[in-house]
Amino acid sequence: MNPETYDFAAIEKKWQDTWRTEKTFKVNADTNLKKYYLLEMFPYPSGRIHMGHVRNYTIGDVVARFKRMQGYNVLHPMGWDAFGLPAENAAIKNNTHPAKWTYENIDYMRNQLQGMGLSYDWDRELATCSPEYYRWEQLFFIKLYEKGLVYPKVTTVNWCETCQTVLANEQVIDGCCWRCDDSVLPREMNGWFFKITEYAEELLAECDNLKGWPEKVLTMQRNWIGKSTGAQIDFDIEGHDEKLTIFTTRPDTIFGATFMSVAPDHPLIPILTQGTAQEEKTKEFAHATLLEKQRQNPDDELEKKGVFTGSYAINPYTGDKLPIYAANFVLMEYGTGAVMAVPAHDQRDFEFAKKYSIPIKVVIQPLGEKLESDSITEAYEGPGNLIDSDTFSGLDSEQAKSAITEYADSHKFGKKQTTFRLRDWGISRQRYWGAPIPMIYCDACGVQPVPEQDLPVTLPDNVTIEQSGKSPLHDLESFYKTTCPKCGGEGRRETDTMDTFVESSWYYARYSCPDFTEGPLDKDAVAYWLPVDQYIGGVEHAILHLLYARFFTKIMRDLGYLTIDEPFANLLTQGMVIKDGTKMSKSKGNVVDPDVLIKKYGADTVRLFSLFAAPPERDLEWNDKGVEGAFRFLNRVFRFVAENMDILKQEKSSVPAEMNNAGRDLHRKTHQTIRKVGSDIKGNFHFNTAISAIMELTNTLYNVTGENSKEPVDDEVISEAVEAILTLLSPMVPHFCEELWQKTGHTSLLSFTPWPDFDPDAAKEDEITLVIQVNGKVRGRLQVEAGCEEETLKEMSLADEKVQKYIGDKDIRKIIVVKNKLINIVV
RNA sequence: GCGAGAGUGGCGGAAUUGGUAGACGCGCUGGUCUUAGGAACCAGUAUCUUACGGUGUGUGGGUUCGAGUCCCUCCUCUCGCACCA
Repeated sequence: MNPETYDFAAIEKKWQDTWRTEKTFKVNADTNLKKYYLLEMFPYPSGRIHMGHVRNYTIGDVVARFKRMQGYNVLHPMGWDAFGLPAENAAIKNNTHPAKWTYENIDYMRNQLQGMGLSYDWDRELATCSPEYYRWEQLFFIKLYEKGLVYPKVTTVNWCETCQTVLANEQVIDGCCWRCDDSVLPREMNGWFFKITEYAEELLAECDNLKGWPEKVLTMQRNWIGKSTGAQIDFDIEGHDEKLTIFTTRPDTIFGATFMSVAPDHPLIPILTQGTAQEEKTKEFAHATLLEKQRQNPDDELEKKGVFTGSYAINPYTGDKLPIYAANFVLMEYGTGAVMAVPAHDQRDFEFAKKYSIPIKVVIQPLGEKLESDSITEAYEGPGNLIDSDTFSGLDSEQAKSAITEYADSHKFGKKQTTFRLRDWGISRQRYWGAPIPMIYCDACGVQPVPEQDLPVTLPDNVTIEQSGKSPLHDLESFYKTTCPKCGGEGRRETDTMDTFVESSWYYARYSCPDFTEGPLDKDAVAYWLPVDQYIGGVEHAILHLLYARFFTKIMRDLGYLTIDEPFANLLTQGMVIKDGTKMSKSKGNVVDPDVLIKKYGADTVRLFSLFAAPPERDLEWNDKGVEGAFRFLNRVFRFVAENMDILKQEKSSVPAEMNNAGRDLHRKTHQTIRKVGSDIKGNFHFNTAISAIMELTNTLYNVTGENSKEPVDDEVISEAVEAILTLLSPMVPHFCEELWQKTGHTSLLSFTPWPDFDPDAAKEDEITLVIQVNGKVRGRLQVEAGCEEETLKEMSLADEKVQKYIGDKDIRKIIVVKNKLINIVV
């Protein structure tokens, strides 16, 4: 027995130190080498890493190491999504400064990540809160402003009077502030917007080209963008010069319109109701609706309500007078904020019409049915043929859509129209810990961008974050007081900061040249490294982050910094880490601390288990006993190597041409394992099955060399198997393998050793178990040589005793032979 | 409600193109060694049956020589969107 045991702590420290001091994983652009850019979503420096990070970064590291062994020049960077609200909350709670808190967290977490043995090029590390980073973001902002892709707009926001701050929707709980519990009020506020809608069409169309993305994510993006085609039609308003413009996807139903609904905050309402008895009523209604929407639980549907504005619109096709209602289910943000209501063919309109006793008129008849206006119990929203629609009667709905739209177009009261659900991206945040928006307000010249040479507008650090949560920038004269770049007069800086999603929208590109000082991106570096070949992160970012990053890529392209259209060629969305069937959370008390595990078992074991327990895209159920199993396996491999050190340390030579059975079995298994591990990683990143294959090889190794083995196996075959195990396992448990690689006499790093090829001849089975079925049921088995003749197989199976029993005296109808697998006798 | 995905032992999970269901691991049972072992190793472990054999991949049907896999019905769960005109 060899007394040496697996001292993971010493091994891991040794290799981590080596990798760090030697900068083993530092890379440079080299056009002679094929590149591979592997990126995991960078973390918010919240304080400590959690199991989700462990899983995400382990998966990424395996791929990075695998690609490196395949000879790629691998860019694998790490950094920090360092701006954000938690830093401000922590600053209040601990009476510290957001910057101090953030940078301390970064230091701590960097240590944790290094303790996992992740193969990053740490020279490319970046933190988005540093002016060297966000200055380029400010430059983008100005350039986009000049192109008209950034604009200011007044919108309604959630305002907490006590905290003097704007709240995001998710910070409003039951209509109250999450921090102080006071009620939240709507308030009009000026904010800056990125014109992402300008790119809606391209963002949608490119979804079809993202072959390396999960269909689920693409579906979510498509839905989010929400393109719908239809028509925009102007309705005259009785007694007014203004027109009421609506958007509809069902122009074919226009002859069935019996009223109009508009959003409670539609700009025409005050004009329509001015001086009438309805004026107060609609105002009240608008206010009540707004409050109700804020308070309502998003799960339950709001009852449809409305109030008559007192005015009528004229249907341009029929001349009918249609009462205009303000309705709570019509959204000002979508379309034109006004719709024609066709109760017979729209469920919402149907419910509304029933409630307020408005007529219902069927104009679409589905095939083989007859709908009656007075007897239908719900709207019919499907296709059909038009009735009671003047000259359009008889057309089917599809034909009618274009015919009716064309009519509107030629008579100048409407046109074909495409509407998107996607809205422009509001990026103003009334917060301190973010990138300052580089704009200046001047009473004489209006709003002016900060001149390029004055960038960056740095975030002042001589501030205290107040309990209220109010941004100190608003009152910090030394920050906001400035001169107007145009007239030189007194100016006031914008004191809002940018949404932190802006930083994470382009960090992937900056990694290619993190120290570049001439501009945001170095053209050569970007040309070599981009796009990201494989991006890995949680599915919770399927919409916002990924959509913004795609948008930013197109913006940077159109500003001339890039030539790619899409940032991430392949996307892997890994599942959550759960325990006891639910997400880990402090309140449930089921949180597993990676530090504790690493201390107890070592990083390699933790990595191994998180890869083994489930395929990456699925949720991973954490199991402490399972971790022990992973640890046991590594010990098993370690012990074999230690016990056979004299064999393994010998000068390497190739396997002998003639082998005994045990040797051939091991040799075959070795090559089958190489084949399987390679294809499992390449195919779907199914590390769990790759690991199980390596476990099988290890079991075989013990079996053929153990006490029960009948014949001794050649040293070369054992060496070959052990080398295969170490090589195949090395992307997953790098310290462990590197150490044993060195111990067995190798002088070069395993990390850069070429990934092994398998020998197809060696992997081929020479004897197979043929299954004999009678009427589809397994009745016998035969050991035969691979590639045996069909006729011989048939004869052999029919001769089988057990098979004979089942055939008896029945007629043999058919015999099906599946090569090297089975034979089915049908009687 | 709409959209997407998933239902396999006690558990996590395996099963090219339809071709031996349950690989690998956890747990459990028995054993070996040991002062002891919650260490290590060996054997077993879907289920019913004494056995022969039967039954089994959420439900019910279908296609097929053969279905976890393909088609239809229903059920359950997860995720996303949710008055988007």
